[in-house]
Amino acid sequence: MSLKIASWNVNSLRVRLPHLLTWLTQQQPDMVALQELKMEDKDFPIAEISQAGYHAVFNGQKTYNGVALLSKQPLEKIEKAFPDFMDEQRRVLAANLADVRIINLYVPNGASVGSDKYEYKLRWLKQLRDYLKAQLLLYPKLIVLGDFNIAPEDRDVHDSKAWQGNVLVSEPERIALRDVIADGFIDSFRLFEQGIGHYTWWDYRLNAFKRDLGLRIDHILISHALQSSCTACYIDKTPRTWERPSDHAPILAQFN
DNA sequence: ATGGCTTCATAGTGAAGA
Repeated sequence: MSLKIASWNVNSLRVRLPHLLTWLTQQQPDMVALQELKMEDKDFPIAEISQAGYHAVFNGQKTYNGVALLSKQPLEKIEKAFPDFMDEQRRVLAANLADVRIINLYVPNGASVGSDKYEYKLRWLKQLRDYLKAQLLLYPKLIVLGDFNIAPEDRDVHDSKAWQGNVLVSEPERIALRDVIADGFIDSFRLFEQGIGHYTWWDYRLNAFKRDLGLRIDHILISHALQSSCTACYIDKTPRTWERPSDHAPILAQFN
């Protein structure tokens, strides 16, 4: 049995629905984690997604944030927040797909180092670590994917000197991500590719995509129990070339 | 150069994203 999964920050599902439907038809993933829906649950395009052949669960919010999981097979044991962490912002969506636990994340952006939003990002990442430790005990086969808003290392940044100390690359953020990974995960992309120049996000401004000025901030983490069955992880830059694109490209992983 | 581009919101001196 093979499994093809993906993560994509669509930056408004309302605007990007045509892109998503085209992409689903072309790629036929078994499961997709979406971030930044920017819509309430009542506006979720259930009919279109269903027409494309996918079940959907979603955790939406007006204007900001919002996450969804689309799957060809039904999803079970849905969870929409970290336990014991009061948060208005809809950034978490977990579900079981057969014997694999999937956790979809939209990690806070952090605005700028030292800001209130940055402190919130670090608090949120601490909650994430506690949550994932507990989830690993319940579900050894665990996939944690989404927009992490952290470039793990300098090789994940087009100009690490210019970005040094900035939000998305600052040391406290990187340490928080390293701590999460050290508790029992692998960055699946780095199982297959060690080089520089692989990005999932390019700023809308300054012609950043054409100049390939990007960051690798969207990730698919897998628990150790899944490592031997993971056969690929790659970024699909094609939708970033389309008219009126999301600023993020999808990242995919395959398992046998 | 605190800009630049896009989205959602409102009709702002805009806010937020990354």
